[in-house]
Amino acid sequence: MPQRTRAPLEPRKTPVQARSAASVEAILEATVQVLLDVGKARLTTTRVAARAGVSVGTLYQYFPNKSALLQAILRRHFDEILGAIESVCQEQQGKSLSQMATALVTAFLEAKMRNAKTSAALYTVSDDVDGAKIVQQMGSQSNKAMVELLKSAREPLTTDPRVVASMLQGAMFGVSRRMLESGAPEKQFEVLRQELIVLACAYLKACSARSARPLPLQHAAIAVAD
Amino acid sequence: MPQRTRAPLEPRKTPVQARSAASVEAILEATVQVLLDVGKARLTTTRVAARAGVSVGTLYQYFPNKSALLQAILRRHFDEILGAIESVCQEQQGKSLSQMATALVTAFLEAKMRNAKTSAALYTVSDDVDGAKIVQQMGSQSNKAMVELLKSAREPLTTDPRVVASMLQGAMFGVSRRMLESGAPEKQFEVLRQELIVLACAYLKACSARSARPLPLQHAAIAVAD
DNA sequence: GTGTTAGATGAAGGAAGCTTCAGTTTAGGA
DNA sequence: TCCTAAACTGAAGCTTCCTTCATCTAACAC
Repeated sequence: MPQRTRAPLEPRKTPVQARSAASVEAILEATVQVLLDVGKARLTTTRVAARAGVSVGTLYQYFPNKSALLQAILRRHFDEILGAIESVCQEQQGKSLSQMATALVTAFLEAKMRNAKTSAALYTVSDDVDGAKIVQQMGSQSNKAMVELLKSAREPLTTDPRVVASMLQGAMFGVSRRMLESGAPEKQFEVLRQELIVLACAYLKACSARSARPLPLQHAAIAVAD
Repeated sequence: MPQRTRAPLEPRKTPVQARSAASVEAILEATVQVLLDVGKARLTTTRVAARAGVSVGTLYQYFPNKSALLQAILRRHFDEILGAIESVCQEQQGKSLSQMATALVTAFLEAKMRNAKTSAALYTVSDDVDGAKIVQQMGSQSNKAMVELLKSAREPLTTDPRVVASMLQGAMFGVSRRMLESGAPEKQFEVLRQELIVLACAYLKACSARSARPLPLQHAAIAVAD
């Protein structure tokens, strides 16, 4: 019936009955919970299965190995964030740079902090699992969205929008990561949100106010091609 | 059930003879090399020992376990970067904000990129090993240095310097990390350095130009206490 | 009701690699 | 030179945990 592209990390079976879909969902959810409860080091497939209320065998029916399981929850998380970014980028087309900066930062942080604990826990996982690749894919996509947004701004940018988008992303990820890893995100949240907006606005203003400098810009355009 | 790491992270033996000091050095160096060669997943204590030209037993004479070994190379790397930050912060006392921003960004990136490959490889290790704690300690120290620097600036800041320092750090780390993980740092390096300077200058200018707003600042001061 | 397929089970196989320790070698002082 | 402590060795023990598969149960079609 369903003909999926058979990539290495795909589930072994494609769920056709209702119960199996439920199992998959339960397994993914259990993975996150176990990660939060006992940490990456003690996250075992058996433990995840137990938490999900299924047996290990069932787990291995839908995930070829432990790594694929972890990748799945990573993807899930980043898809959420990417979605948030992409929708603000849609909404804010044609607005002013400062409006864009505010909306972007707010949406990003909102998505990231909705489950702050989970976000932080996933950092610890991402390196085992080719997390870099997933993050990069996602970064590349969100870059595209941000470039489109920036090109539509009322004030024209004098810097390659790809560079600008990379910088904004770097700053947003960096600051939020620092906050998450510092342990007490709630307290700092509002201050850093405000400040990140100030930073983004100031930077974007600088990028639109600078006089055009043909050569360096040309360079930039080539260097940061995604 | 939980096999707790029992011993502190100190070496078991303190080297007293010359050859043992040489062994320790060789082991640390070998660890980095093995990490670069075969990656974290295939980095085993035996392999490290072999590369260092000693036996596993010798390795375990100076490092209580694998984790301590990895922590040691992490610390080494971050100490370098911290050193670079602290010395620019010394040098730049009393200068203008834009001079500070330029010097800070330049020194940070220079230190980080001197061994770009190693930096990137260490990211993959840091999560296994309480890397967060090490990074935080280091972040806290560099924050102090940056706060002192900012307080000495010719233009007075109207924002809590601790907040400003946190933001700058977040941005610098975030952007450089993105660059390192993107795989081709060399090409992007110069562009991103320039742009990071623009960003830092723009942000600092915004922080000195803003009219003082008593209440939010008070908040900030409390929230970001290290 | 009965046959067929999807889904679930979990004990056991097996690989991997960290860590130990009993024994050996080396360095340096007396 | 001889002795003692430091340094080194590496095979083997041990633990952990991933993954499989022969077997069983539930769902659906006719």
